[in-house]
Amino acid sequence: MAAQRPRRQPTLDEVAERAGVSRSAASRVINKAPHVSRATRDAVERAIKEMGYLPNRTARALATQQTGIVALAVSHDDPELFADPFFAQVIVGVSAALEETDLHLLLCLASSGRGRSRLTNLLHTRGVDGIMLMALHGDDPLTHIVRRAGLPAVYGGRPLNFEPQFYVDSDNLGGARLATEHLIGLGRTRIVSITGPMSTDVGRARYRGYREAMIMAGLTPYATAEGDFTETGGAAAMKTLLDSHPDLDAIFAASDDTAAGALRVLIDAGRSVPADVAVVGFDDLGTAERTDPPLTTVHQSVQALGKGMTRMLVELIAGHEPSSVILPTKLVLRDSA
Amino acid sequence: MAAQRPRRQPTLDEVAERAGVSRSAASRVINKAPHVSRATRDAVERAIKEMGYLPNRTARALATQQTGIVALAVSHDDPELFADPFFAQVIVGVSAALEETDLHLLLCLASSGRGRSRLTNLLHTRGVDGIMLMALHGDDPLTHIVRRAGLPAVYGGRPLNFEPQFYVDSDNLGGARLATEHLIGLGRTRIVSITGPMSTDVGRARYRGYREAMIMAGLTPYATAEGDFTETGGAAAMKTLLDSHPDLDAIFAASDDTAAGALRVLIDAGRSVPADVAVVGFDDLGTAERTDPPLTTVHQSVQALGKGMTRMLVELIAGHEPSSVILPTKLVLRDSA
DNA sequence: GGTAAAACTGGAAGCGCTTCCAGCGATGTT
DNA sequence: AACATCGCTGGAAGCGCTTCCAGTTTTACC
Repeated sequence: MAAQRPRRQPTLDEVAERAGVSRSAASRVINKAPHVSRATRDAVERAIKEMGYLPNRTARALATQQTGIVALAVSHDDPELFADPFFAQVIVGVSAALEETDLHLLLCLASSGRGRSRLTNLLHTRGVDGIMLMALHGDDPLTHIVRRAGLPAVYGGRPLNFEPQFYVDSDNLGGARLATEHLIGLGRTRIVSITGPMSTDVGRARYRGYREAMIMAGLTPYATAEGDFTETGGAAAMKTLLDSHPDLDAIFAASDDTAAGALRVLIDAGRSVPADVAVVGFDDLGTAERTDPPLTTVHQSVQALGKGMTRMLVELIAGHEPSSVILPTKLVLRDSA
Repeated sequence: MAAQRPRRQPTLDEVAERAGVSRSAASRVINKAPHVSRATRDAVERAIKEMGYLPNRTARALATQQTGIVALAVSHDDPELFADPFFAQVIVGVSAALEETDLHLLLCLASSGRGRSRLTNLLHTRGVDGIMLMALHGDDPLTHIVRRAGLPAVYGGRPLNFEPQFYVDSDNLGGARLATEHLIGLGRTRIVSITGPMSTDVGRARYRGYREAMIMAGLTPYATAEGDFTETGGAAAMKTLLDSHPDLDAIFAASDDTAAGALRVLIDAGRSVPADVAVVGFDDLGTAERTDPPLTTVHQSVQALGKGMTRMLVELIAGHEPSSVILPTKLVLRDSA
C-alpha cells in the first residue's frame, strides 16, 4: 500500500459555483468582510459545510503576503544545549500565546553555518512573518542576519553588542540584588558570587545585581569567580573560591546548575549548607528543587518570557509598536539559605 | 522609529527582464532544469547576483504544491510535560536531519482542544507537506486527525490502538529484556518491576521484556507495580512493593525517573543500593547520571529516533515507501546494579 | 546541402486565493 | 419625483512562481 496521498480539497471556485455566487462573494464571507447579504452568506456557508471546504493556506499567503508563520530561532554552537529546560519553557510559553492567534511556530535550531544560512534564506524568501530570537552571545551572527532581513523581530533576553528595539527580558539585575540582599539579611558578610559568562548580558546583569546589593549594604563584594551556568563550571569555580577565600560564608550563584555544582564541592569539603555557608541560585527551572538541600533561588518565569515575546511579535506584525518588557523575578525560599 | 518593514525583494520577472530573457527561462536556471543555454544561464545568474534575488517561498509553494515545511506534533494534556528532555532530544535529532534537506520544522504542541483543531486545520489547509507524531497514548484523537488528513505521516513510537504503517521506535522490548537479564546474571531472583503506564505501548513493551526475560530464565515475575514514568510515580510504586514484597532484591524500573523515585524510597527505607537491592532504569537521558548512586540503565538514542523519523518522512514525501525501523537499545553499566 | 532530431526559447495557462473597481438596484433625502 | 447614497455584486487583475507547449534555432548525420 502506498503512502496515503492527499485527496484533493475543494477550491473556493467550486464553493462559489455550488453556492451560485461569484468567487469574490465567497471570499468575502470567508473573510467576514462587509457588504455581504444575508442570502449570499447563508448560501456560501452551506456550500462550505457540505463540501468540507477549507481555504488553502499557501494561496492565501501569496495573496495576502502573510504566511501565518513565525519563527523561533535558537542559536547555539552545540545543539545539545537545546536540551536545557529553559528552551522547553520558552517554547511552551510561545505555544500557549500562539494558540490565541492563528499563527504557527517554526522552530530553527541555527547552530552550524548551514543552519544559519538556512535561516537567512528562510527570512529573505519571506517564509515567515516575523522572528523571535533567543540566547545570543556577544555578537552572534544571527543578529546581523535578522536585522538585514528587515522582518519584525523580537529578542528574548538582550544581546551584548546592541540594545534591540524590541525585547522581553527577566529582571536579572533585580533578581540578583534580591538574592544578595537576602544573604545579607541573614547576617552573612563574606558573600562571594559565582557568575555566569561575562560575555553574556545575563551573566553581567546578575553580577551587577550582586555587586550593587553588596555596595548598597556597605559591604565589599568579597570575591568572584566566573562560571558558565553549568554544574561543572560551578563546581570548578567553587573550588578556586574555596581555595582563595576559605572563610566565605555565603554564595550567590548565577544559576541553579552553578549552585548545584558549588553545593557538591561544598559538601565534599565538609561545609554544611546553610549552616556554614548559605547559597542561593537563580532560575528555578527544576534543578533547584532537586538539589540537596533544595535551593533558595531567584525564580524567573520563562513561560512568561515566551508569551511576552510572542505577544510582542504579534503586535509588531500587526503594525503596532509595542514597548519592551522586563519581567519581574522573585525570591523563592527553600533550605539552602 | 517604526518596526522595520521588509523591503521589497526583486521578483523573478525583474530578474528575467534584467537578464534579457523570458521568465520561464529564468525559472529554469533557478531550478536547474535542462534545456538552458550557457549564455542564458550566465545572464540570469549574473542578474540574480546583482539584484540579490531569492525566490519567494510562498509563490513557489503555490505553484509546486509543496510547502517545504514538515510538522512535528507533540500531544500532551499537560504542556508542562513537553519539558521532558526526551522531546528536546527528538527535536535536536529532527533538526539535524532536516538540515540536510531544505525543509523546515513546524512545531505543534497540540494539547488542548484548541491546539488540536489548529493542527487539524493546518493539515487540511495544506500548510505542511507531512507530519511526525510523538507520544500518543491509547487512542489519541491526533491519530484520527492525521489519518483523515491523508498526509504523509510517520510515528515516533507506536500508538496502542493500531500499528502505524510508518514508524520509528526504540527496541523497548529488547532493552527491557537486556536489563532484566543483567539483574538475573547478578544472581538476583526476587526481581520486581515498576512499569510504565499500561495504556502506552512503551509501558507494555518494557513490561513484556521484563516478563519474558524472567520466564526464559526459569524465574517467575516476582511482582509488579504500575508507575507513570515519573519520579513521584516511581516512589509511590516502590512503597507499595516494599510493603507487599519486603524481600525483593532487584528492580527493573521502566524509566530512569521512575528508578530515581524508587531509589529515594529505598534509601529512606534503609536498603543499600546495589548491595541489598540492585536497580536498573531505562532511557539514559540525563537523570541516570545524576542519581545517587548513578543508575545502570538501558540507553536509547532519542536523537537517532528523531533523525530516523525525519528521513522516513522525507522519503514518504518524495513518493517512496520506506520501511519502519526499530532502533537498538543498549545496557549502560553504572553503580546501581 | 538536405533532413531529422535535439536543444532551446518565450508565451500562456495555471496554482488558489484576495481585493479593487465599476455597475447595479434598493434605500434615504429635499 | 428627482437625486445622491448606500449595500451588494461579479469581473478582472493581481500575488510570484512553475510548467506545458508550440515554435524556432542548432546540431548531427547521411
